[in-house]
Amino acid sequence: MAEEVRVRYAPSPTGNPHVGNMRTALFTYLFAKHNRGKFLLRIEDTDKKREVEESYSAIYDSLKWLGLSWDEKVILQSERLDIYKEHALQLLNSDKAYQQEEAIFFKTKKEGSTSWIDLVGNKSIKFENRQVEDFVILKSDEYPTYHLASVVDDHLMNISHVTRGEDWISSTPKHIMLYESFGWDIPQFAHSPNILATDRSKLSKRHGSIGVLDYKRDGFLPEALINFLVLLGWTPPSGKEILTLSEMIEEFDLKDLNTAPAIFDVRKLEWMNGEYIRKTQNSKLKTQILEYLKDISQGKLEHPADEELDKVIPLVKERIKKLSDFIPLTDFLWEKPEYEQEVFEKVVKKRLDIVKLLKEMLEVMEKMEKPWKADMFEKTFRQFGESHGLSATQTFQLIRVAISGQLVSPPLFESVKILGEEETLKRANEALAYLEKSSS
RNA sequence: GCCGCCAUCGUCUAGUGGUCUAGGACAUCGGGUUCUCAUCCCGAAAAUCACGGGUUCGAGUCCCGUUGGCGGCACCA
Repeated sequence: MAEEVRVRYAPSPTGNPHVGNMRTALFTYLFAKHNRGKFLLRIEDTDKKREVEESYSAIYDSLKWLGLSWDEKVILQSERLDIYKEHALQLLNSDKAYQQEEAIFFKTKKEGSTSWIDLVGNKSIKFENRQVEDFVILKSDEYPTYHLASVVDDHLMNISHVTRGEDWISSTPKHIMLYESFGWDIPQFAHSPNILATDRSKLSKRHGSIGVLDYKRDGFLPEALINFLVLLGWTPPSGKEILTLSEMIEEFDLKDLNTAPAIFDVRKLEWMNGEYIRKTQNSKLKTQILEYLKDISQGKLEHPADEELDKVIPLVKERIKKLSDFIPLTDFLWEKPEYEQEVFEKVVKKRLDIVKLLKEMLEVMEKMEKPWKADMFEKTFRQFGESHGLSATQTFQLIRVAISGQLVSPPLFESVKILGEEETLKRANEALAYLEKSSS
């Protein structure tokens, strides 16, 4: 029976964790949880030149936002310098390493080959040892390199399976040689394929938002991002496309991972996010939208208020793919619309007709019994349209533009209801005034 | 250049030698519902399974080669 599964996510603090790294972290997390093991976090901050101070909190925030909690205290490599040095010295003293210009180099084996079974794809990967050159394990500033630090820590942390990106495949022989030199058990390795940008190149900053937190800011839900990422390279045996974290844990196995790199297509993410938004309870969606708006307005949010949101959410729920879509769709409700001649003309061709129609509509509205009822409103204006040679679409579009300035909005009657009779009349009047002015 | 990984619709993928004249999802296009936009429903187009050789009665599935993509070859991780 295998020992306890202990795995780790080991980012270096050089910026916001991007979706590729996070997907590897996700796979690692799922593997741990599926096997009732531990998921640990270690930050590899051994290169002070490349370090970005904010990345520490970005790493924590990203993991927390996605719901990937780690099980033990975070390990910071920068606090363990003496441990690495001690191990480097141990190799030096046993003639397995040598010093050159202040740095310590590891002597690699030059004969034979080194191989391992990679859990992703369950395949054997082999390197000829003569291809593996001696490499630095302790730099002249006494900081360890990745190779030494990760091997030492993985051993000391009792890591059972080393999961990381496939760009580490070529250095794995170095790591195996280190384990052997120390006389330690060699963990299992699993290298997951990369995520590529649409042009098949490695995902990088120039492709725009690639950090996990960028997606948060763009209005994506963590559940949707997770779900999208997990499907990049993995299909659950059940074939389900929409699944919760616990369903993923239930079904996950490293051996089912695809070996080919995947391209990140944001359009599918957007679809999935829409699916999640639609199945979210209104009350929960309310707090999510409110929090999102507060976040991006840095707390200076005036509208919508809590009770305004209650009315609006059912109207927008099926119309937004991202939380951020809420803004352009609803801001006319709390901000004065800006009118444009051309927008009106998209509904009715002649400007003079528009003025005339709007005037009459206004009269009808003023005479309508208050409070306005949706069905009354609809009936009245359907009749109005018929008697003026307008289609229902034209009629309602004209009203829509008059009260919102836009051709697209949530359903008209409900929007009018939220605005209220007074505000609706006021806007219709303003629209009319605008048109009369611009046509004179 | 050397070494390694990879290769099914535009994209994510199903497929583990015969049931594949290749299935699903996103995107695209067309239609229906409808006050706009969406949602929802129906339908279409889209992959000679990168190419070439084998093995086999039979290959998308196994083997070899080629091509292409990606990665590594730092006192970065």
